[in-house]
Amino acid sequence: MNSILSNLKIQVNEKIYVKDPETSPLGKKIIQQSILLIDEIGFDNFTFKKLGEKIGSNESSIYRYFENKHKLLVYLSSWYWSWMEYKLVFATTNILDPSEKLDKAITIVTEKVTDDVNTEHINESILNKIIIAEFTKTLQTKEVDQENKEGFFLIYKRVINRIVGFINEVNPEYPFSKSLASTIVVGSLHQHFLTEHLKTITDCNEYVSTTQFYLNLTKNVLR
Amino acid sequence: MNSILSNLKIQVNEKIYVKDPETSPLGKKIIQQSILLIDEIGFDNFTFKKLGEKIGSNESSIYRYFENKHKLLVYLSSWYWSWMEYKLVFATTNILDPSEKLDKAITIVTEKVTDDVNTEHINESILNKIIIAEFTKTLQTKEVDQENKEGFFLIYKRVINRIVGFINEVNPEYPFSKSLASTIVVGSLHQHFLTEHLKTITDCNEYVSTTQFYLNLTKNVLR
DNA sequence: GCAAATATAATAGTATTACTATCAATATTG
DNA sequence: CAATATTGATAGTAATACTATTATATTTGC
Repeated sequence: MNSILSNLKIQVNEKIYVKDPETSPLGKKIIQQSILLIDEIGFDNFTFKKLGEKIGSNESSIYRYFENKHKLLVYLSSWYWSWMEYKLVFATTNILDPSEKLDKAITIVTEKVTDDVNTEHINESILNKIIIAEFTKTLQTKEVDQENKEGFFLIYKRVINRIVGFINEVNPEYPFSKSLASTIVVGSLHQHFLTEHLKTITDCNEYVSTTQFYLNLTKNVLR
Repeated sequence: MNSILSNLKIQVNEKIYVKDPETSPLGKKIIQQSILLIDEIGFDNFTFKKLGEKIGSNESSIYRYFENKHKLLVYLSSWYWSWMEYKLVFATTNILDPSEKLDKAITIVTEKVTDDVNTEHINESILNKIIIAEFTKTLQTKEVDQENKEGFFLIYKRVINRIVGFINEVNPEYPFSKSLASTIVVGSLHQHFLTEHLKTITDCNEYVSTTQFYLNLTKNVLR
């Protein structure tokens, strides 16, 4: 996968940002350091002022890239799901057996992420931690319908729908492929969260992975 | 169920509030109206000042009941899960067949809620909407480990563990009962959210219920 | 290599949020 | 009816979430 993705330029919806952060060194620094800072202090405590201090830039400069911190989180999420889509596509291309393809896909989306060295300014492993801890906050706002209309969540929905396609190939009769796919994707984030913080209500841990749980579940449901 | 619960006094962890809102008319008004206001404007836009205006009380009076709005949301969630636990217990008591008991339990926790007339100041149907839209925010903070230690999420975990018990009765060999139970409970909230806001990635709608999806899934997984 | 255009930094300012403190007024209770 | 507790009103602080303006760099196009 390394060489294939070495020129990876992830596209996110233009409406999410004021100015594309990929087009300047400051923009890239904003992305890189916001990931580290959100991981460090949490999204609720994160402010553009603190980010400005961290990167030695002025608050007002950050506002020229993102309207507010919510949009920045939507950007990071879109980037993450876009990157995940690449991984999904490359891992499943040329695999003919539907079950094997679905298993690969489930493994990709439920696995704990390690850093992808091909993107210099983004640490995917830490971004994955942010997605686990904060992703639902991008959806759970009063503006969700408006933002959905504007296409803020298109990439995320595309990831789900790719998995829906794989599920349908394995079992075209199964009537809940969309709900199963969304359950796997968002549910695995939650299981990772529980493994980290509420260990008593999950079976997933360092020995039994979230991936094993969802592979087993899916196999049984589609059989 | 009506008569059994008519004197229902839900207990929540004392550390969640400064002063028990159940002990005064103002406290009850805070609970009642905060549910309506959070539903109306969303938790992110909700402030004690706005709540004060709504109930004709001073902001500072509300602070005598809750330290901040996060704790109020934790209180509302605890109340909800405690009420849910009552419903679970009464719906499953005296049912001997493990599968039937599990089905009842899944139905209770995944169903859309209608108002319970036995609690005068709380509209459970609207509270359910808040839980669907905001529950994960009670967990997804930097303070989750500390608050978990203080027992803020005990009732929620108890609900999950009751379902774990039912799952184990149906199939003692199944190795992921905790993950399955937490997936059902938090996943069904998410499916309700998708039905409302991102319809293209769920199969649940007015004709096919979230409950049907989880009953089918559980049956297949434990068979 | 320089002028024009663009990006960034610095500063200031506003409205709102998230509280805390104090004291007066009102209700409750023993 | 006095003591106690509760609520309301007011004021105040620090932080947040921005917007606007102007100065200073940096980039680019010729």
